[in-house]
Amino acid sequence: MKTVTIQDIANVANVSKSTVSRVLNGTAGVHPDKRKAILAATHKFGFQPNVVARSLANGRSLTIGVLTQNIGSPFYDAISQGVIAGLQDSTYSPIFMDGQWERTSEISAIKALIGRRVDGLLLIGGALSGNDISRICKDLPTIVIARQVPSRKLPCVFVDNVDGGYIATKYLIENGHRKIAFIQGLPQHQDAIDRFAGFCRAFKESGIQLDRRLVLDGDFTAIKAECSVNRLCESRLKFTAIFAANDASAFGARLALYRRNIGVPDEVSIVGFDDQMESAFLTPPLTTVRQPAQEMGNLASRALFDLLNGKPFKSQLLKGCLQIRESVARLKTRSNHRD
Amino acid sequence: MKTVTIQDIANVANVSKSTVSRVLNGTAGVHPDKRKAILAATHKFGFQPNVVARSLANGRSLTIGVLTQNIGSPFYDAISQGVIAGLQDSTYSPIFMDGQWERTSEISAIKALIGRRVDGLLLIGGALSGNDISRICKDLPTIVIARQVPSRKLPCVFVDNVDGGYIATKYLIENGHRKIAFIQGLPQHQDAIDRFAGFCRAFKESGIQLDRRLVLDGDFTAIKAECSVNRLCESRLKFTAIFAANDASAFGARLALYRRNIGVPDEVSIVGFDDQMESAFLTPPLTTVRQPAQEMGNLASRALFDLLNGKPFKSQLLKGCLQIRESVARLKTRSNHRD
DNA sequence: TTGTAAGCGTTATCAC
DNA sequence: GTGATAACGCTTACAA
Repeated sequence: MKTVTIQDIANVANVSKSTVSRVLNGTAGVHPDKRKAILAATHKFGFQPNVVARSLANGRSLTIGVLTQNIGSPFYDAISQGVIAGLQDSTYSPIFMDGQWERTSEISAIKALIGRRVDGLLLIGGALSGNDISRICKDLPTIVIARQVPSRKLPCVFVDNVDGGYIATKYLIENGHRKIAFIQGLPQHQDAIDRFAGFCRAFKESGIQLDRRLVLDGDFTAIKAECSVNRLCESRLKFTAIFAANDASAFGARLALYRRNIGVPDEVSIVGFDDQMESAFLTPPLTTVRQPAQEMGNLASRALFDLLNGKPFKSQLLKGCLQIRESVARLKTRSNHRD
Repeated sequence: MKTVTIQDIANVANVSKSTVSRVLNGTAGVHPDKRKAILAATHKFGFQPNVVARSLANGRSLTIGVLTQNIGSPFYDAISQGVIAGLQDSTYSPIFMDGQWERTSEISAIKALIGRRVDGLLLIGGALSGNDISRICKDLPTIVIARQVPSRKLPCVFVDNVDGGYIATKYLIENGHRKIAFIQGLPQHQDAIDRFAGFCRAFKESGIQLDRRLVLDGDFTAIKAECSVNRLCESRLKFTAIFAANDASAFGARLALYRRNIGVPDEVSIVGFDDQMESAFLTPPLTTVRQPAQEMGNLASRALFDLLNGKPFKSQLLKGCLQIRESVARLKTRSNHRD
């Protein structure tokens, strides 16, 4: 069965294919009768314009390249979902390539995307430098999501991780906590570094001495956090609260405490970072810094859409906000935590 | 800056563009010297073949259409990730459209995908009938994921939900439980129906009477499950275990019990379905039926790849397997559950 | 308003 | 082996 083309419906409607193209795209006025005939033929054949040919002809592929990072994190998954949703009602479709959070891999992924003549690029996280990006993406409209790339020209949509770390820690301090453990994220990861910076700032601002021994190893996974908290408990260092660099780590911490029969929040309070879906159903429900992941993807894709239509867009710094639930308790004056 | 084409590098290498095409695709032998010159020019210009033009010329877009359903479920997200990963090292790229688990929306999404001349289709879940699919996808290689479409011709990759429901329930029964509540999934959802069928089968097989009052409303969300379990507790009906149609529902159930100070698993046991990442870190770690979500996406995309290369593929029924953790306890002879 | 014809960047079919 | 040249299906000047 031959695929039906614009020419076929032109024949049936007794017009030239230019005219068909015109009604299909609304590029110019066409006599109502002919338009009607064309539309009729279009329906009759169930005609689907060949986007590939169209792209080749006018240079726009109506495709957005999305660079993802397969790290199986609910946060990044939500961003991708947001991107898909944001593009859903536009004529653009997202095409995905994975960068594996690894420079060379990301570069070749972007090149592949460019080979497909995407009209714009959405880069979710990743390890590329601002220079890398500007060099590779040249004049392709590009928006970076979930990461701030220090470059005057690159629009980014990201949350203020320093601030997020700060408000979480401050909340614990306000609740009387002084001996607060911090579960770090991946060592080199900027988000992790920033959240820790926020943690430190809150301490400094409150004039409280930060105990370095309470800064624990982490890598954003629950299992690693569980190990670290286990070790902390065995060290017999005093602590009354834990701030985890992400919710997954908070889950790990929670489990470690559970195993040792340490009550949350009675004996130890916990704050996380992300507010992933499950966090509201932890026992007790987790107090955490909410990152609007899906909204970020959505926002970025719409912004790229604007960019493609010539409207300007400048970086957008979102603030995380503290979701207060039940995993933090005010420290009792005579602390009853284990020592 | 003009984009460099195959013609440009042909000029530099002093050959015709046909020859360039030949070395780029390895379609025919080319004199080593010329080949070298062509490759050199290619690198010099940083030439990226235009996939769009290539597709138009040879009829293959090297693109796989993926129909997703934006339901923000970790299970479906993991499938998408698996698809991306599975295609990562092939020449194919996935392009995503959302069907919103709604027939007409899915149809137009697939049509859009076809308009983009995708070489194959991956349908994740969804509401389309087998007839719908065969009609719309015609002779486009198609694989359905996470759903069995009863049609001789449609290859599917899915897990046996009836069996999953059965083994979970049987496990509870073997542990002495008789009064087992079931939290249903979305009423019309086939997975939900199947898991319930498995639940019933286990009862029947054991000759135990199923108490219909213990079959609770659900919709695969934690919040709904929490409400249902709350209501159950207030009803003062006896129950010693809960089987939730998915992990999210199990989380909701867990929280409801936590609020009423009902111990898990001491007083009530819980089994979930999915084994999403967080489940291993619930307190206590959740015993659940593991669905290999990512593997399914991976498997399906590779299978589609085979299909495109002419190799046959027949439906693959995967079995879920019970991840035994700590949310189930053997029922004490003198039951100490609340009555 | 409409048709003709020239691209868009490749691949594929021929000859040589 | 290699080079013309004709597709591929559409858009878009340019004419009429």
